[in-house]
Amino acid sequence: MAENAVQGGTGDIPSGGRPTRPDLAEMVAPLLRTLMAAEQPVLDAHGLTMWAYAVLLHLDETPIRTQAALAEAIRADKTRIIAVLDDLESRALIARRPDPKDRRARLLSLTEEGRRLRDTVQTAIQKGEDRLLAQLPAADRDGFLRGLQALSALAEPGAGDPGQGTTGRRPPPPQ
Amino acid sequence: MAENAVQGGTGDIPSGGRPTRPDLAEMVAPLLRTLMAAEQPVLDAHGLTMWAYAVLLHLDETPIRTQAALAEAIRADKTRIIAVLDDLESRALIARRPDPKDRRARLLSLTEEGRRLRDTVQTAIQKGEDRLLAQLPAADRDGFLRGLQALSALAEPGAGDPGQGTTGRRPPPPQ
DNA sequence: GCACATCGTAAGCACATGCCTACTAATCCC
DNA sequence: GGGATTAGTAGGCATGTGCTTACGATGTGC
Repeated sequence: MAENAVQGGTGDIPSGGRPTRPDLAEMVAPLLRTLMAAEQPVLDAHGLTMWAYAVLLHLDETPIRTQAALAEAIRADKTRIIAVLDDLESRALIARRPDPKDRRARLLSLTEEGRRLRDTVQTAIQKGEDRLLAQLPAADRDGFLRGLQALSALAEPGAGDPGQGTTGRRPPPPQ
Repeated sequence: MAENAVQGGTGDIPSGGRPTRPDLAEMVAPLLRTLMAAEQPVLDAHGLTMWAYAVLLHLDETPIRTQAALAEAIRADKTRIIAVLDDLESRALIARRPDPKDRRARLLSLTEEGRRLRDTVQTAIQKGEDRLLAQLPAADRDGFLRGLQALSALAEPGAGDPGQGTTGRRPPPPQ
C-alpha cells in the first residue's frame, strides 16, 4: 500500500545507516527557484520587484505601524526597503503617513489601487502555481499544502527558536 | 471532513475573486530559510560550505565526467565551483583525475573519506529535518514529502520548460 | 530642560553571485 | 598538419545583499 511512499518519516533512518530520502533543502531549493521564475514575468508585467510584491502582500494582511516592523515581517533590511516604499508610494500603491500618535513612525497602508494590483498579480501568480499543483494527485496535493503551510509557519518571526534574531548572513542556495 | 483543509486546489479561485491561500513561494521561501539555517551549524562543524555539501551530494549519486556538468547539476557557476573543488580535493574528499579518454576533462569522484563525511553530515541534517517533519500529522507528512519530491523534480535541469537555460539573474527571495 | 532612546533616512563597506573575457591544454574535423 | 572547438582556469565587472555608521526628527524619562 505505502510501498512506493517517500521514505523519510521520523525514525526511518537507523543510526549509522544511509539516508533514504533527499534532504528537504535539496528539494525545496529548486522548487523555490521554479516558483520564483514563474512569478517573475508576472511581476515584470506590472513593474513590481519581488520586494515590492512582498510589501503589497504583507501590508494587506495586517496594518503595519512602522517600516521596521514591515521590514522584519518580510525579512528585508530596514534600510533597503526604503527605496521600495518610495517607489510604491510614488505610484500611489501604498500610503505612508506620519503616525499622529508618534510622528516618528509612518503608518503604512495599501491604497485601493494597491489592493487592486495586489489582487491581480496574486491571482495570476496562483493561477500558474495551480498548474503546477495540478500535476499532483489530489491526496498528495492536499497533504502537501497542509504540510507546507504548517512548516512555513514555524519559520515566521516570533515562532520556533527565539533569540536567534537576524544573526548571520544569507547562505548560498544549495543545488 | 475536509472542512479545515487548506484551500487551494486547482480551480478553487473563481475568476476575479480573491485568492484563498498564501502564494506557494511565500510559504516555500521561509521554509527554505529554516532548513538552511538548520543545516548551517552542521556544515560549519565539518568545515563545509553549502556549495561543497552540494558537490558531495551530487557527486555520490551519479558519476560526473566534467566539472561543467557538475556545476550545472548543482546550479552553480562553472568558474565559481573551482575553488570549492580545489578545497575538497586538498582535503582528500573528492578525487579529480584527467579523463584518460579525453584529458581535457576531469573525472570527479568521491573518495572513501568523502563518502563517509557526506553520510555523517547528511544523517545529521536529516535528523534535524525529521524533528521538523515530526510536527506534521503522519498523513500530511507523507503527502508533503511525495508532493515536494514530485514538484522539485519539475525543476531539475532537463525537465519542464526546455530552452530557458541560464537566462536571467537570481531574483531576491520574497518574504 | 536635558540626556537618552527610537524611527526613518542616507551612505558606505564587505562579500557572494552571475556573467563575461582571456588564456592554456587538449581534442576534433577537414 | 592546421584551424575550430571544448574543458578547465584566472581575473574582472556589475549587481544585490546584510551590516554598520551617521544624522535629523521625534518621543520618553529624569
